[in-house]
Amino acid sequence: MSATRKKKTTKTVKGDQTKALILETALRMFRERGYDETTMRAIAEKAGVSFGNAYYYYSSKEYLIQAFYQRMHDEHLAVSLPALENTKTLKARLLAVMRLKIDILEPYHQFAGVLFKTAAHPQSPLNPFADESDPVRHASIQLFEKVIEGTKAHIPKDLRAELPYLLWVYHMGIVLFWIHDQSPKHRRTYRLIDHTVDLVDKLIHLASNPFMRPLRKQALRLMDELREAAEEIDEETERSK
Amino acid sequence: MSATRKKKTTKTVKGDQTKALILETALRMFRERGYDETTMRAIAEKAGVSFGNAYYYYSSKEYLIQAFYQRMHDEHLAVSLPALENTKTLKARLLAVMRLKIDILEPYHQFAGVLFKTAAHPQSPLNPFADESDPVRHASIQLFEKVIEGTKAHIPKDLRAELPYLLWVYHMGIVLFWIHDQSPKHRRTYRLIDHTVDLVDKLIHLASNPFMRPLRKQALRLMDELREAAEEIDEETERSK
DNA sequence: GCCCGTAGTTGAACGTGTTCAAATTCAGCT
DNA sequence: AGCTGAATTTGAACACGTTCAACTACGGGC
Repeated sequence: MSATRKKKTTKTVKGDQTKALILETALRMFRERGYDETTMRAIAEKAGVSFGNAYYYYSSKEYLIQAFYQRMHDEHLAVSLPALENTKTLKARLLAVMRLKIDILEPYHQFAGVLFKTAAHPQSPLNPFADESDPVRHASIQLFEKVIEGTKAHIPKDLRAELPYLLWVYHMGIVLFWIHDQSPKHRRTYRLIDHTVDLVDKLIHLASNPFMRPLRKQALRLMDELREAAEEIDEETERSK
Repeated sequence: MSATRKKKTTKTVKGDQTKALILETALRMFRERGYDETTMRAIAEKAGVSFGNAYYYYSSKEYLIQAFYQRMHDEHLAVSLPALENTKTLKARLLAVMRLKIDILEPYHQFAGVLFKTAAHPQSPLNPFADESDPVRHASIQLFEKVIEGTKAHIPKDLRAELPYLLWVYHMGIVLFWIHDQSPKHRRTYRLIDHTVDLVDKLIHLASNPFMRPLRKQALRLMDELREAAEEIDEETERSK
């Protein structure tokens, strides 16, 4: 199913089925009614299990969001890879991947609001910088590696190494915007993607200019520091479990 | 007390006192125990009022955070203005203001985690892009206007107009980092401020270069779009009340 | 001094997410 | 078949944020 599945929490086939059933029911209800309006009791009832049972597989309501992340990334990857086959320039590749991301998220717009509510919380296991969501984030960054790999753009090594992560952060920013975007069909977000992809493309080329080397080095050193700090947060989150 | 106080919700002196008492008690308990660990019942008990009473003044627990924003900005402003008196360069001024911000927030580090949890939620009245927190945000941006005003740095008009807002966003990013920063005395955050202020300063000068005009114009047009979208969010939030 | 309406105050009641001890099911073994 | 322990399932119980109908306090007009 997914290349990034975590180690199993179930021991029997029946357990697998129940876990899957609960997730499917939950996601459907999140999509239809929203997160807050979907109670754990209602999920269990619709799924035909006792509500305590849901806690056996998802130790809190938030963990259902974790499963949602995974699902969204799986689907995004599945549509992105074919799209990248026929696209060669960095700009076009990034544009395609970004648009597809929003396409995939579309049905969950209302629900998605809670993502950043919980995701931004340092102590939350859903914090995208924290350890437990690591597999999903890592897989997500890998997709941006593929976006870059497939191009012949002349990018200095130092920048090329950090670029996937930078693009992932950029992509998180766009998703944040989309969450707030109430325009019809989220046209505004697609327009923002068009404009920012253009800008990002230009910035990458600007930063690749030898003239920019000192400033680029400084900015990349900064990125290193940020990442170093993020890793300590991981450890902190790990410790307090 | 503050130049940015909203229209009053109390009508009598006694009401004012009760409201203030609840806020002081709440902030003290948030500081000492954290947000989630401080229940509305406990706040009311410590304050010597019935717990239902707290809801008369703060229509939800989240509204206490709103009051917290206000308080923090008031204090930040109070220490920043004197500091700016003796500082002339843009870089030094920005550095001072940023450091003071973290100094002010210091006692609330544990509590601050929930800020972004709630603040990032689109439907939340605490969303810093939403209407109700407008006075605080506006006042906060004004502070960055002052940071720029007091310098002789040569900055093009178009950039100068957007810069306060950009610096405010930058400052939000630093606060987000600080929230996650577990290093002793949050040295890492102060180091990050040192490095990023230097970088921001350089970027401002780079962007002010005539050579950069087209790219700068494009980036600023983007900012306009973002702001336009933010205003619609305001209206949306307003409507759904 | 009395009345009235508004501001302020109270706590029972509700629905929620979560915990947990107990009950049930099931696979593998004898 | 019968047994055993682990995996799974159950729902009562808890603490919390929030709502609300009822209550009290009080200031101003007569």
